[in-house]
This record gives sequence, structure tokens and C-alpha cells, in this order.
Amino acid sequence: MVASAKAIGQARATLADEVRGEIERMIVDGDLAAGEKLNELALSSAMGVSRGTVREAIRSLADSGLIDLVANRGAFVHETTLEEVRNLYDLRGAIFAMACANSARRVAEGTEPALAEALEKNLALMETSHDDAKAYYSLNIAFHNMLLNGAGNPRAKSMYDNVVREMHLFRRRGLSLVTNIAQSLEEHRAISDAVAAGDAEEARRAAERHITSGFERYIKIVENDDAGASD
Amino acid sequence: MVASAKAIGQARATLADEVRGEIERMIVDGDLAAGEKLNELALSSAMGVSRGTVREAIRSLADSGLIDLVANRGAFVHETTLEEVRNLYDLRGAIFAMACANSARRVAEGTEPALAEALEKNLALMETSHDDAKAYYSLNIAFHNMLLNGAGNPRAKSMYDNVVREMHLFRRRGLSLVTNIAQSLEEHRAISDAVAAGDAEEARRAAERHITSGFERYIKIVENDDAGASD
DNA sequence: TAAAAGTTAAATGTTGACAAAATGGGCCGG
DNA sequence: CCGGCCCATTTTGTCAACATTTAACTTTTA
Repeated sequence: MVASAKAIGQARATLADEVRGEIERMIVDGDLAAGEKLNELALSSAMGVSRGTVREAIRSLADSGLIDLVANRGAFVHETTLEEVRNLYDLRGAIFAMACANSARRVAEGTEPALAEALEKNLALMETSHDDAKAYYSLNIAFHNMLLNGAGNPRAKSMYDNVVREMHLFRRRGLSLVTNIAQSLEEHRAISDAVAAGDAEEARRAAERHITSGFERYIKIVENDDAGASD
Repeated sequence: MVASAKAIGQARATLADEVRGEIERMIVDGDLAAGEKLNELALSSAMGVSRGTVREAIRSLADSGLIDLVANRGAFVHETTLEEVRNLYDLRGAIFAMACANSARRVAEGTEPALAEALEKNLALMETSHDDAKAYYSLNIAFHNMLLNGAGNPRAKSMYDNVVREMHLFRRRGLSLVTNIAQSLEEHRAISDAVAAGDAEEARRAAERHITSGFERYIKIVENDDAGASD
């Protein structure tokens, strides 16, 4: 496993880091269900490392929101409630809106000369891949990443990533967070235009609208899902 | 130490948690300078626990922004740059503005029946303690906490606290983040009024103004400090 | 029968020892 | 006098064993 992980190319420096990445993957992929307990011994023997190493990995993951730690009882995969998803959307919207406003500001002052064009290119690709959900998914992530990176605030980006990752833990992981491609595309265009124009305030508003309406669409689907099939 | 900590009342469940709290305190209080290395052996012998326990505490602190981890080299107290302070202010403003907007919303819908009155009371106390910087400091923190809690978003509160704590690491810790009591008080009133009126959008604007103008005042002092005394 | 106490097994918390890597200083060659 | 190599020491990374706590099961008793 050590070898394979390194072969993949991540080149993690320490064993514990590698274990951390593996546990993270297991949670995100759903190999470990929400609410499930992380058994240190089982994990350590499964991965061929000592318990201490697994412990370290778990501790380093605890603050990310993916894991809940209970003293003398162990670590559990965090169970994200609908109420929390709402809060996470709020947080995500706040951070994303701030990032878009700053991206616009930086475009206006020439700090991000390549951003406007990159956004435009992303939008063009999205329009052509209108029906290919998988391609759209990647492009969507890329779009948001560009704006987070364009804000020049790495801490904001890492917080944003944590929040988005945690949202995926809610119930049916498969439930796409992108629900109405046409509308989403339109909102992306509004953001892109405002950023390209260097209009920070409009960029902020457009970004907030995008996240808010995304949440509303998401909620609608979840409610339909509840009414329909149970699993 | 175990006994004393428990006697104080924190009642921490595990030793590592206790050590974590102690290290955190050392960093925040400045016992450990920015950029300084955390020597596991030294810490463990100083606190009378094993190295493994210290390691665990350090790992659990790493994601909070107070500590930088470098593989095979160790843990270092994060050195916050002025550029980072700017980014942290942006983040803080975004989260605080969102929280104030949601507090206003919840006041409007009756979810937070006590909030408006509590804010008003805080403002009144602030006006009387106009010259007592120490009292003002506590009231200021309380004011912000009320709004963060009023938003009903615990994750946002914890992120906010992390951000604020990290800001204190910048250079002269003593440098107060509250710089112009009269103006700050005025801004607080604007926020409080908007929240009491249930006007989410105005609350958001007022909150953002408050953080932004706080940053501008802070920057001015830092620049003066640079020009004046070297230490 | 059911609740409570006692017992046993399993998991977490904590430690000290060993292995590997990095830092620092002295030595050698240029 | 300077720069690079090598070795000793320090420090971090990893592990296996011991201690403590929790959870589950059994037995006892009202």
C-alpha cells in the first residue's frame, strides 16, 4: 500500500499522512458510512500500519468536519443533518461571494490578468458539454476553483473545500449538487461578467444568488426524494 | 497537572486534549513566539506526559491555523504575515456579515426572541464603559459572539473564532484589534438596529462595513508602528 | 420476569523503545 | 580562507506493549 500510494504520485512524506488521505478517501467515497465508527485496530491491520499511526491520522482529520471525536469512545464519521447542510450552504455562499468580489477587485487592478479569459473559456466549454453531466461536473468545480484562487486567499479556498466536502456527506452521496444545468450556467455567466468587468459588488451579489438558488434546487430534490423512494 | 486542570473545572476527558489546550494557550499568550519550533521532547518533559501524547495534541491543533506541520522537521508556530491578516479580515468579514444577516432573519421570524434586547443591553454597557478599555474589550467580544450564536450556525462560529484567534498571532500581539471605540460603537449600533428591525440585507452591509473599517484602522496603526518604534 | 450488580471481552488512552531522517560541527581538500 | 563531505547528535517517525475505560454478557435477586 505504501508503494502503491507513492506510485500513484502523491508522494506523501509520512505514513500517517498517507493513512489520513486513505481514511479521507474512504469517507468521501462512502466506504465508511455516516455515523460509522472508525475502529483503530481494524484500520491499522487493514492498512498494515500500527495503531498509533492510525490514531495520528484520525486526530489530524478531526477538525475538518468529517470526523467526530468522542473521548474514550472513539472516532465516528460525521453524520451531516439537513439543518447542517443549510448552515454549510450559508457558509459556502459567504466565502464564495467574498472570493468573487475579491477576484473582481483583482481583475480591476490587474492582479489577475488571465482570470477573465479563463472563466470565459470555461463557460464556452460548459455550453458545448450541456448534456454530458460528468464533463459538466468537472467544469463546474473548475469554475469555482478559479474564482477561489483568483481571490488570492488560500485560507478561504481551504475552508471552502472543507465545507463542500462535508456537504457531500449528507445522506445519498450520489445526489448531485448541480441540479439545473441551464440555470446554473446562466448564473455562472453573471458571475463571470461581473468579475471580468471588475465590479466587486455585483460579483458578490451574483455569487450569493448562485449558491442560494443552488441550495433551493437541492432542497427541492431532497424533499422529492423523501416523498418518493425510501432508498 | 491533571488534578489542577480538572480542579479549574475544564474537566477535559483525555490527557492529549489537556495538552492541546495548554499548547494553544502558550501560543495565544505568546509563551511560544511566532515561527518558533515546538520540540516534542521538551514539551512532553515540561508537561510530564509522553511524547506520543504531545504528538497527538500537536496533530489535532495543526488544522486550526495556529501551527504549521513540516514532515520530518516538526511543528512550528504559524507566522502570520500582514498579507494573511488581510485575508483573515476578509474571511472574518464574510462570515460575520452572513451571521448578522441570518441573525436579523431569525429575529424577524421570531426564532431569536432575546437577541435584540441583549444587543441593546450590550450597547448600553459599552456607552458607560467608554474609557475602560478592558471592559470594552470583553463587551466587544460578547457583542460579536451574540450575533454569531444568533445565526444558529455553530460551524460558522467555530470558523470565526479560529480566524480571530489566528489574527492575534500577527506581530505585536498586544496591538489591540479594537482601535477607535467611538466609531466602533457607532458601527455596533447600526448592526444592532438592523438586526432588531429584522433587516437582513442592511445587517449584512453594516457588519461588513464594521469589519472593513476595523481593518483599515488596524492597518493604519501597524504602519505607524512600523515607522515609529522598532520593537 | 425484569432490573441491577458483577464479570468479561474489546476498544481506546498512554507510554517507552527502536528506526530513520535532519541538523550541526569538524575535518579534509582546494 | 572557503566550500563540500562525513560523522555524531538531536529530533521526528513508527511501533508494540501496558493501563484504563467502555460495552456487552451473565448472573443474581426482588
